[in-house]
Amino acid sequence: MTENDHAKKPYHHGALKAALIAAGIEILDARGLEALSLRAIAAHVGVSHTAPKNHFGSLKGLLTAIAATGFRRHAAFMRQGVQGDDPKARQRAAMQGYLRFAQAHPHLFRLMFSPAQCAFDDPELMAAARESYAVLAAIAEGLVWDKSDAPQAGRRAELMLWSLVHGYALLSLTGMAAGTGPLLQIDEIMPDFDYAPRTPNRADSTIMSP
Amino acid sequence: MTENDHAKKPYHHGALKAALIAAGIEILDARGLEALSLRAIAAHVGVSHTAPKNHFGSLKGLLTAIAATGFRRHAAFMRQGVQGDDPKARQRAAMQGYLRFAQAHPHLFRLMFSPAQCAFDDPELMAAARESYAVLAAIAEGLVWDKSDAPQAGRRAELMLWSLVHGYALLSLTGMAAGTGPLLQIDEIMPDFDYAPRTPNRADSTIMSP
DNA sequence: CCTTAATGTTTCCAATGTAAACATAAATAA
DNA sequence: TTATTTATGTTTACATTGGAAACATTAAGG
Repeated sequence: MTENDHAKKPYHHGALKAALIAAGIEILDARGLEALSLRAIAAHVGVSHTAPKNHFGSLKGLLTAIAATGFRRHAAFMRQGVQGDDPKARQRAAMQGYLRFAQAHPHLFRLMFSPAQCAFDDPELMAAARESYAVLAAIAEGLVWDKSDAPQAGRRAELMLWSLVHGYALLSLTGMAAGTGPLLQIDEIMPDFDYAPRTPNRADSTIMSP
Repeated sequence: MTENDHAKKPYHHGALKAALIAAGIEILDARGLEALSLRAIAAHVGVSHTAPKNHFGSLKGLLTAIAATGFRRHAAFMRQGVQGDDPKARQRAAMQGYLRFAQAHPHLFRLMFSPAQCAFDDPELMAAARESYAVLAAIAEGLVWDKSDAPQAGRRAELMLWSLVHGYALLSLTGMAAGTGPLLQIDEIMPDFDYAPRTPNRADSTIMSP
């Protein structure tokens, strides 16, 4: 119990901002995007439906904050299994983390890439997305393929890996990648890219876009 | 002019179903998904906002029909540049067509893969999506990669190509693939897959999923 | 010619996001 | 301490949306 047992709700929530984001993710996971209304989120927390405006401005602002939280968790999912020195094993772990997150939070995952619902120019969302992208960029480092000598080879490799896993995640969630058996096994569709034996000093290519 | 100049609007439209779909795509291209309301579509055609119900049941039904039309056009875009016997050139043309459609009709493209808005169990939509997928499946035929000997190798190759181009299309539209220069050049991120010199008789693998 | 079905309209309603005015509490300055 | 300002929520009102129900108009078929 917080406070005493008389349980008079305090007029001020205290941590409404975080509570609204948490409630939003709960609703999203449980009932999908269509159930994620401003009023539903507010009711879930126990405040009036106009209270979120003080913290997020509008529904879009709240959804943007939810998406930012999603990106941070997404990055954590990817980092989770990445360990050891074998670049292929690290790649596989990161990719699996990408898909595991999409599977665990399908609606949140979709929201995170929906410019119609989120403000992609929001600094917090951009930072969170960069955090997530940084994991993939690190994984792509040293990847050897037919465009390894082209200009922007690093960026291209990052984009290729990202496109592959992102496309597969979305197609799987949409139900269009069915037929290959159990969903979301990255090995099914990931080519066996090679890695350079020793990574030269390339400290760049960890930032999203300038 | 249709009819005489007195221009009494006929009570019945005559081809309302097609007109609503066309109006929906126009609004989608011009003002995006957020502007695509039942009332806006109906007003654009000049009927009451409940008229679509007779033909599509609900907004979701209308959006589903719009998406189906989108898939047919999408397939046409992919087929357009595919010619000749060089499998790599054919692949490149189909991929470019995929991206050209996404670029030409970004909101329609998004709608086509949005299970929140479209009824993916609709037979017409399924057929249209299959038509589009069949082009990619044909392109993947004979592709040689490190999983060419695995079971379901055909399906896997199709899915890999689809994931790559689909992911890249979406990331580009979302503005997340920026920084590599001009958008939507498939060569930037497409590995140079090889093809078997002569295609053995494999008449299957042109259907989406059973 | 009459009946029936198809196609649209009018009217009404519940849900939603937003704005404006107001209420309460916390922070800050005197 | 006391007064004032700011932050945080509530209440009320409103425009927009999708959908339901009842009705109107036309086409089809006996």
